[in-house]
Amino acid sequence: MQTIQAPTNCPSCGSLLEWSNDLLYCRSNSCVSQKQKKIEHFAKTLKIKGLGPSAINKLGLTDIDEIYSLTEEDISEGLSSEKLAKKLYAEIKNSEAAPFNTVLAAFSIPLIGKTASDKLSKIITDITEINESNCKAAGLGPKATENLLKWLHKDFYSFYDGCLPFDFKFEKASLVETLGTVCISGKLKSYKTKALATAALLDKGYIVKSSLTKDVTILVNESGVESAKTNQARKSGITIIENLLDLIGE
DNA sequence: CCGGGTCGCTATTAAGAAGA
DNA sequence: TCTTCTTAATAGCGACCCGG
Repeated sequence: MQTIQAPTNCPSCGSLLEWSNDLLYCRSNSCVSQKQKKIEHFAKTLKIKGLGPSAINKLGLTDIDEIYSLTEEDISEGLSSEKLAKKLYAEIKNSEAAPFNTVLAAFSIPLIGKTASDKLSKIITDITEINESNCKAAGLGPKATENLLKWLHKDFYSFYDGCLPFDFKFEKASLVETLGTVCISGKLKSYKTKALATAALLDKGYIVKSSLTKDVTILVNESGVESAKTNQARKSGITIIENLLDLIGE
């Protein structure tokens, strides 16, 4: 058996690494690898298809705002492909219309993802209204709030503001009354995957949970298996249905 | 402190495009 | 056409935040 030495410095930028919960982190804020990962995450969250690690590298992107100053020719040259360039350019332009709920979740702010952004969108209408009391009202905890405010002042106002094409307005949560909260147990017959079924349910106005939380009102069990979820649902008097399509109505 | 839930990371599989 | 490169989509899981 050979002992393995943990690295002490970041393989990318060379700065000193820091242990946190058995994981090593590079805390340098000028680390190129980190910035590339952030761009990746940004592209993925905003569904800019075609902008993966390799493309980011070839295009020489070092920060998020640079995505939006690229011309189709720049991309074509960098990727040496007109076909990919055309697609990617369209994806980038398309992403500019994203509501701020999605955009905010794309910045890699710790604890600020899709759900946190959605919570905020119920309280405030645009980025200028982000402050401590509104975060609290939206149901964000102290850590999440701290991270968000830090980002807002350090990164947004002192850097990104003015060089990104978004309108920074939250999309108001849909006013549709929720029909119910659904949890799916076991394999489905009506849909190939749970993800597809979830999307269909959300589209119809249902809320979908992956576990049987107390706000679940309908349990879908198409397999007939008496799963733990099924048992518990029976106990708590939750409606159990055997065909998901009854909810969708198609 | 505990249970529920979200976030972020990873592995896996599939699919599209380029290059030989 | 076959292979290789790159990205997409998704599920599983651990960490830990949030609220009671």
